[in-house]
Amino acid sequence: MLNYQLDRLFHALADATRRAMVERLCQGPATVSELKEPFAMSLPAVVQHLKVLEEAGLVTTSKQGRTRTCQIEPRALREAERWLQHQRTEWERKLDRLGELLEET
Amino acid sequence: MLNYQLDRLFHALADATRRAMVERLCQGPATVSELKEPFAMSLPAVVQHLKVLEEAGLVTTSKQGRTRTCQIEPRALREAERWLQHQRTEWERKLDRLGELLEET
DNA sequence: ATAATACTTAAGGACATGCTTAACTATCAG
DNA sequence: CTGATAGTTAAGCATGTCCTTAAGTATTAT
Repeated sequence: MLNYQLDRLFHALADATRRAMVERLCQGPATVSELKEPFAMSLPAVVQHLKVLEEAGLVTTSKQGRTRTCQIEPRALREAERWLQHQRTEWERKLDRLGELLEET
Repeated sequence: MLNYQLDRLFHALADATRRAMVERLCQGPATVSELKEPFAMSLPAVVQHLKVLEEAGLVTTSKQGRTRTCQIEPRALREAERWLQHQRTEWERKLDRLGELLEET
């Protein structure tokens, strides 16, 4: 996975509106208007957020008739999780090595 | 945990330079100049990234003499991880319920 | 056919971000 | 004391982000 994908992923999650959309979509699919509903924001704004989520790979959409349905793409969430997990693990390993070193001396 | 903290956290991680700094610091503490070393970037730029990491709670620093030493703050990493984990879990629960529903019918 | 619905496209504006260079301060080494 | 080192402060600039309104298209309902 290239770094710029992580850029997009974390950038997408760095906005409270978009995180709320992700939370909503984790409960099940929704149309654009349904996604808009909790926000005091114009529809174009919502669609722009949606575009950011799609480009991050977090959401997929498909249009049927005049309504667009949005779905979460949990693999993307997992990639972000994995990067964080990896860093934490490295950190804990480092701590363990330090602990061993202290015991030896 | 307030949302704007997650904003800062994810925003801080949305930049490849800053993620590289986090990766470096997960291996152990470093001075500002050591952090700068891999990058073709001015020192002020590095310090600005560092400030973003500090405000996100990802890094703490302390100055001794003329050198500033930077350390990772793994709790912040874990908070981001937790949010992601929670969303994934909700999603998986949702899937399970859906599976049960399909078996019933 | 008409009107309402569900988006979509385009343009623009206020503010944030990620850099730069230049000039500065504080500390340590010789 | 002098100079090198480590970092800081300030200003400025190009570009990106997040929103808006206005005007459009395509689909569905009456």
